[in-house]
Amino acid sequence: MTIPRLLVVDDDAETRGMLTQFLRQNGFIALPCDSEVTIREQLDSGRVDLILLDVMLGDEYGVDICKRLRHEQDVPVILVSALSADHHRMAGYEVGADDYIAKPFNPNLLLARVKAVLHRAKRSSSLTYRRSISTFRFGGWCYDAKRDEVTSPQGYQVSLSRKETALLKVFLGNPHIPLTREEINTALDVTGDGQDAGNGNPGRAIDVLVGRLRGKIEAEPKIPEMLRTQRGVGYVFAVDVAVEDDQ
Amino acid sequence: MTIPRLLVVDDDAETRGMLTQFLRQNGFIALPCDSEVTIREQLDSGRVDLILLDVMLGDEYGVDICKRLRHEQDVPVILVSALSADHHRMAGYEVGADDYIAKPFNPNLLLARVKAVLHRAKRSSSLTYRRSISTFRFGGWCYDAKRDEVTSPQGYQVSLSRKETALLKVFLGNPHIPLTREEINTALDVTGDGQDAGNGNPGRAIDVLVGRLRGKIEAEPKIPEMLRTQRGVGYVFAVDVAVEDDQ
DNA sequence: GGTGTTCTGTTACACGCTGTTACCTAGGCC
DNA sequence: GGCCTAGGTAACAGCGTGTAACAGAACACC
Repeated sequence: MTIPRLLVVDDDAETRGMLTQFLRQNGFIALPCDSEVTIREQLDSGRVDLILLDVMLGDEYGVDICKRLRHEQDVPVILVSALSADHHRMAGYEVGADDYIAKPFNPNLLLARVKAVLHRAKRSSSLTYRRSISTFRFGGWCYDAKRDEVTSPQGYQVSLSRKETALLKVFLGNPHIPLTREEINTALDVTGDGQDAGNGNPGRAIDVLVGRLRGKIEAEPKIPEMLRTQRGVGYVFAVDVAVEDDQ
Repeated sequence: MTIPRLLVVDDDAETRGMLTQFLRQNGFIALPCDSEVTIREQLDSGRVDLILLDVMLGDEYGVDICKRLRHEQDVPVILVSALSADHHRMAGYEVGADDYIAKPFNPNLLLARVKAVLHRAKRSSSLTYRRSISTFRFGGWCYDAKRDEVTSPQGYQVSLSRKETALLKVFLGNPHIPLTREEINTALDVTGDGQDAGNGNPGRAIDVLVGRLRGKIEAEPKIPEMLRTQRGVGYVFAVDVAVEDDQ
């Protein structure tokens, strides 16, 4: 069994990053690309099971890229676009796209379609799909992404709420990188296992959430070792994170 | 290559006629149907490559029919509907539709999608149509769709009520996909073998039903492993499902 | 028909999760 | 030191979910 490898092609770094992270947290290997050149590099350097392709890629039309790719290979392609007019959809299907999603899309819908396309592809190849499966180790702690279980260095289990888990995931995905409250908030909206994009940017919810997580995974919550505050900036996860994929 | 044979299913004679004619003019063999009965006649009397299925078929829901067909055979289905809201699309994909087109549609778009679906089907044509699905395996459990029997990992049988069975089927058909209560409700109205045309969307029936199913198939119902809650969203069936066909 | 059983939806209550608020402390600057 | 601002956190309120209890519906059986 193999974890599906997806290319996320978008020239906007923010969208690309969010999509990549979202897909990773849902059990896929997501490889960000920003141009046809990088797509080809990825295709040459290993198996790719699906391409999520933005229709507007700088001056280039994703549709054209899709067409060229289709002429050469048989990788499924989902086109993502801000254009939902019928003739755009049509152009997409005609060049052989497997699906077409209009922005802004419901993350769960995206996920459902990605799985649907992979499932169809699976029928016709040996590719088998397997869900997320990684373990994160950090400072003696362990987070099992499959079971959503957090284990302390002493071996006892800690139960985190959904939001706390989501927050932890965000930090695990960005060790040593200072994150602003706004970034965390955005990441949580996407990560939060799916509910609607949250409120704009409210009060001190993140502060409180960080406090609660500290209370559960810091030996001495008052003197945090891992979830460090960066005054005037936000928070950093100041620990190395090791990721284990169990194939 | 042979000419693709399509079923055009719509209870409105005018729409049906126009669609049929249009498809014929574009090189397909189009066979008009107006009910599930006529669909089955066609399926029994020869090869069918694709079904274009109207979602509102008199009192019947096309989704319902699609689901039943999917349980028995593997003919690609495109749902055609006046309902374009996301959750309707999701419901369509959930019952295994290959695509979903909202009315009013551009005929050329329809054509493009028909071709796309046929193209995909061709890729995976090694698989035989009209296979019947008989057994689902999930997390050590086993559901025999033919006998409607559920067997635990330890081998003892568990008897589920009709509604519980229907709910289980919905989850088995949508592993790892978060389903809202509304989606589940729709699917149940459709699945539930009987055709209660479905109450609006009442109280907490789904919650209670999920609780009851948990009580029967979860080792530790209080800490569900399979039927997971997604707060603010609904429920997910968080287990891989293996489907075994016996022709 | 009557009776008992099973199934299913509703209701009410408890509880945990999450965001807000208010107040306090810590850090930085003069 | 005094002042100001950012961050920590306790307390609270609102909401979503789990579930026991109940009641009506459906069904089987006599």
